[in-house]
Amino acid sequence: MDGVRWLDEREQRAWRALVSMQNRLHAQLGRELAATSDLSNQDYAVLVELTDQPDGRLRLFELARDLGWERSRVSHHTSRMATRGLITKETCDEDRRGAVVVVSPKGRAAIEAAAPDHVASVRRFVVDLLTPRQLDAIGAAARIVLAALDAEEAESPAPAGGV
Amino acid sequence: MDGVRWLDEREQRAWRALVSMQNRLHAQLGRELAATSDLSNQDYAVLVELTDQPDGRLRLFELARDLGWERSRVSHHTSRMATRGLITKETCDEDRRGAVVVVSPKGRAAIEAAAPDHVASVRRFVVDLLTPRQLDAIGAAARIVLAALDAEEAESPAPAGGV
DNA sequence: CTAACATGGGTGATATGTCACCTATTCCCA
DNA sequence: TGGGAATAGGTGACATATCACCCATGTTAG
Repeated sequence: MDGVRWLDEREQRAWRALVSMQNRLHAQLGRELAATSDLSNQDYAVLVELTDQPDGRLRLFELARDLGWERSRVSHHTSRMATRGLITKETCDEDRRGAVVVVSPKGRAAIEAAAPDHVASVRRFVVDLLTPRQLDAIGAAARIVLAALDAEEAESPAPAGGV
Repeated sequence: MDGVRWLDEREQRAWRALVSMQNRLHAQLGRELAATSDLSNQDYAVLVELTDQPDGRLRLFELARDLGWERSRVSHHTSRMATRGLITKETCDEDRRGAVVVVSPKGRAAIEAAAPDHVASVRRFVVDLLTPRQLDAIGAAARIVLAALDAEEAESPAPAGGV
């Protein structure tokens, strides 16, 4: 019970600041996005992924992978977005199990209208406050963490896990 | 409609990596915490704040401030935690509107049991992957962002906002 | 003193996320 | 080629978050 490598003062400071920033930044950006558009952070993220594609289409599992969301979350959320007319859901020809989500014109319009204010928020609270070197450092660190998370998922993809 | 300062390639890379890391890290740590204890990330955060206090007590509004949570969220969540016996809620003597949350022995035991594994997770996915300099850089950047968020809240404390 | 206002907290409806489980395909190999 | 395993996605129950309110207490200007 004693071989624990606790965080030292320095590590603790960094870790707590990071967690706190995560929570509060997400909340703040979400509030500003909601105030200037009809989109939530999550809606925005989905629309970004879709509009990144040349044809504006993605399989559900691709969306789940790219966003790092659980499948059922993607399913629920895309259904809601489809109800609101931001996207459409189509069945997939190549794989009859599959489903494809497609940005609708309304969805494109929504994200194009929301983007300027959202980018301004991101600049105001993050990008414009940090030096290019700080930004690079953060990006690099984040990619290291992401790689570790990817590796973890590759090892235990399903929550089954043999004992 | 054209004076928007979009993020350049570099900024975009850093920002997207950061957001992605935020989401996935939070989810992964939450899963591991849930797997090795009966606590959620949120339970853990509340217990950390309380056990940081010499007397293990905090007013609800202090908890809300420290965690960066909305008041009603704190109210709901502490009620649930009280139901589970992790904390108790008492009325405040100095201010009869107020309420105080107090860690219970069970709450202390719960976080003490959960902490070693949680710290190990934090090390595995973040702290041990980065150099001390990277950690410092992230901590410093996070504090800059937090300061901006604090300043924002000081200006528009209530969501009222004059037109 | 008291009437407005500010503050601390709670509540219920609704939106969203998570979990366990289900079905239909597709894969793959004996 | 038959059949189990893996994959894609969906669904409903439940946990949690958020929003718009509510009430009680405290604060303060007149």
